[in-house]
Amino acid sequence: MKEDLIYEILSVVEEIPQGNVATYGQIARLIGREKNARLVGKALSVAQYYGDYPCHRVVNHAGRLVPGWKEQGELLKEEGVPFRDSTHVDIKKCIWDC
DNA sequence: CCGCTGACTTAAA
DNA sequence: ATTTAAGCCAGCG
Repeated sequence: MKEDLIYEILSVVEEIPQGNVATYGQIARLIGREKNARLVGKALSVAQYYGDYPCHRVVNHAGRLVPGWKEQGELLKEEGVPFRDSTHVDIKKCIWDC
């Protein structure tokens, strides 16, 4: 079921240390679905519905924050994530080293 | 049932 | 450095 996918993704997202961020591709690779990065984003969108997860620590490969989300930047700042600008984080420095 | 869109990524030209 | 193409899955009209 797709819920299993949610579980795997959420498990990984939950493992992301504070002050770091992970990319969809990174997570997708960890869960064994390298090509399913899109599903990770989709799953995260429903992840909030499943429970409270740090989905704000997950950004795209460019470090671009989720479109249409205002608090994400603030949340990441609170965790000490370096920002390049209001909508992009310095993923180079805060990328989750797995 | 078909096709498009989307919190995506990587490789190649 | 920038643009194109392709790959994958789920939801919606």
